[in-house]
Amino acid sequence: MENANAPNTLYAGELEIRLGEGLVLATGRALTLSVREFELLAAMARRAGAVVARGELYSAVWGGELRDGDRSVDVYVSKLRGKLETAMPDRRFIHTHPGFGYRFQPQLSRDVHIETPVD
Amino acid sequence: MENANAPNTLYAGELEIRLGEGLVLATGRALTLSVREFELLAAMARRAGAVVARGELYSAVWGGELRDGDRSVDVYVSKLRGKLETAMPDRRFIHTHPGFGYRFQPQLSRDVHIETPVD
DNA sequence: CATCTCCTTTACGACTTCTTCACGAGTCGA
DNA sequence: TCGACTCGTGAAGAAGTCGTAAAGGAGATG
Repeated sequence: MENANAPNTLYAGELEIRLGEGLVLATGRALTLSVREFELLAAMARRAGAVVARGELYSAVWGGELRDGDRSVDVYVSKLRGKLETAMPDRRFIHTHPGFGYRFQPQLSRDVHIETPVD
Repeated sequence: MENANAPNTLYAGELEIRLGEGLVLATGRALTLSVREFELLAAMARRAGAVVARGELYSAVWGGELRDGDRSVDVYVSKLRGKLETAMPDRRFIHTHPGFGYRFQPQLSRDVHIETPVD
């Protein structure tokens, strides 16, 4: 059976991520994400606000160890950014931390920035 | 006996699905659906707005486990789409979520889009 | 038996997604 | 400024998924 403690849905500001369904709602509108895109978003959103290392993201989505030179994570972050930006312009959910990984930061509403460290 | 809590009729925008009767009304006109078609529609409409996995749809309509390579669900989704489209052109009730399953989205009226996948 | 409808399965083309590669921009330290 | 490194992203081919027509069988009907 499923882990009863794991939530079915993550709320990241105006994003609603339904884990069991592979469904993401942006302000009520459904985003069509591929499996990889969805899992990557979920992996980051589960640890919203934290910097998650590439290797961890890779393990969570692809399984196994991230090998040297493998750019899969970067490529899919790029795809994801594209779709999120199309759906919700003026938001920036995914932040790069060079040398470490990426950070997913929920955005509550237009022009409201809860906090935007550095960058 | 039947589940007393389950509704007898589902209303999905301009679609009226009478569960006990195997009858679907599209803007008042009756659709002629086969048993499989009807049950598949009902299975999706019961969870309107949610992405339902192929395996779940299969279990609900055919019973048992969906086996590898079995395309029954896809074939019947295609048939259903055809009939819904004939009855109500310009509506798109059934959305594909590649790698996950299908989502039934009620459509309230012409030119009103509750949600529009963004890509 | 002849015909009809429905169901199941198969097949193939179209489309989508995945993976990998390549190039350029940006950053940092010497 | 130069070189090394990291990251963003477009593109291409491989791999996988989906849409749908069609064939054949089973069962119902007259």
